[in-house]
Amino acid sequence: MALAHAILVSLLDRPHSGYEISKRFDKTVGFFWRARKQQIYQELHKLAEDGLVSAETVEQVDRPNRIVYSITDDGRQTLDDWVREPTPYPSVKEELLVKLFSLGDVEVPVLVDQVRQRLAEHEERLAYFQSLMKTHYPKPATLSGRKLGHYLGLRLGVMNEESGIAWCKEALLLLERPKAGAH
Amino acid sequence: MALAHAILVSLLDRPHSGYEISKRFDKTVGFFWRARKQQIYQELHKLAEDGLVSAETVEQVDRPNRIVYSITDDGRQTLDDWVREPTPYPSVKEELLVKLFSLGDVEVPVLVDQVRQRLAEHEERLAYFQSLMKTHYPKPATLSGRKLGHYLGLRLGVMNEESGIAWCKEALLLLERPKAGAH
DNA sequence: CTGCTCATGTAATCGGTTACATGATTGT
DNA sequence: ACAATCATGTAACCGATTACATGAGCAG
Repeated sequence: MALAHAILVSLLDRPHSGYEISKRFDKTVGFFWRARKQQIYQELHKLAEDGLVSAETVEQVDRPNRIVYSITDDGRQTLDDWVREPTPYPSVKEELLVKLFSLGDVEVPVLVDQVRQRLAEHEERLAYFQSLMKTHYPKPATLSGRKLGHYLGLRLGVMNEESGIAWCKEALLLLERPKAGAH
Repeated sequence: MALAHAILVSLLDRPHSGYEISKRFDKTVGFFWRARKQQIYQELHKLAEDGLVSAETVEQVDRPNRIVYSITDDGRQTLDDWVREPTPYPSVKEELLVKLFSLGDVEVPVLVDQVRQRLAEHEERLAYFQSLMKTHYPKPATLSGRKLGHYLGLRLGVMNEESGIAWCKEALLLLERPKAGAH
């Protein structure tokens, strides 16, 4: 279990449809836990079967009906138990690292391009996180509850991007440095 | 494809058996790309079928035979093509973040414990990376080729752990702060 | 008339984890 | 005696991705 819990957490605030959860994921939690909409729909079915969420169809005119899910007491209990379990260290799949390990058999400029691309992505994400920071959390000193959790998530995002940027710059310096011993 | 490439990169240096690759993964690449030994054995079979590696059985007395794999020209070409492809942003699955998003419904001390645990893990990994750094790369200024790639991998590890540690400390300060408005 | 948003799903496949299976040698 | 290391694998399952499928309304 894992995505199940992320969905349950989303429902703590208020009920949501699968579509809404999917959209929310893209903008907030999705930066730390990616999930496709198909997976969210399927997971919601499972959660409903297990009685951790309850479903209610909301009829709509001129557009498809929505199925709105709410967390149940069982769901709340499941979440609470899960939060107390030890948290596994996040699993990393960093292809760029694997590519760097091939240095020597692949020309340096190819890898320089890859690092530059990554740097641009980090900077874009950092800018996005910082804009969220400004609009939603101008003064973090007064936060509490759910809001504080969201703020800390954003802070982790900012700090990760910053350290990624620092690494890219260092890597570029070393990769683009004229070869030692070249005349 | 992804693990396949990580294995091919491992074979650039010299031929290895599945067992050796598995051990190597645990100590080096595995910090950035985890894989179980079963998966490595199976992937090696696939790679051999596709002609990207060649297998040779080495008979041994008093212990099981080894199957030693070497990268083929086709394998090298496949790797080279892959390195040139755009690198996807690493997929993150950070459960701790999801747990923090439940703040307000779960008691703060539970999450404080989780963050403390994470901090300890970061510090352990950082110490390990730094010890590798000292023994293998005392002066990075003179590195080139494969060695430089490995060094940069280690640097990314160090920097990630450092930023993780900084985040944990900040999070603990905010979580343990006496509640605003409490008398 | 093209593409976007809203809204839900099924099916096939791939990648990864867990469990199961074997067996000799070396070190404590 | 017991655990660890060396050395290889199969089978079942679960989780995630990709492809396929539908269909109305609205903005440019």
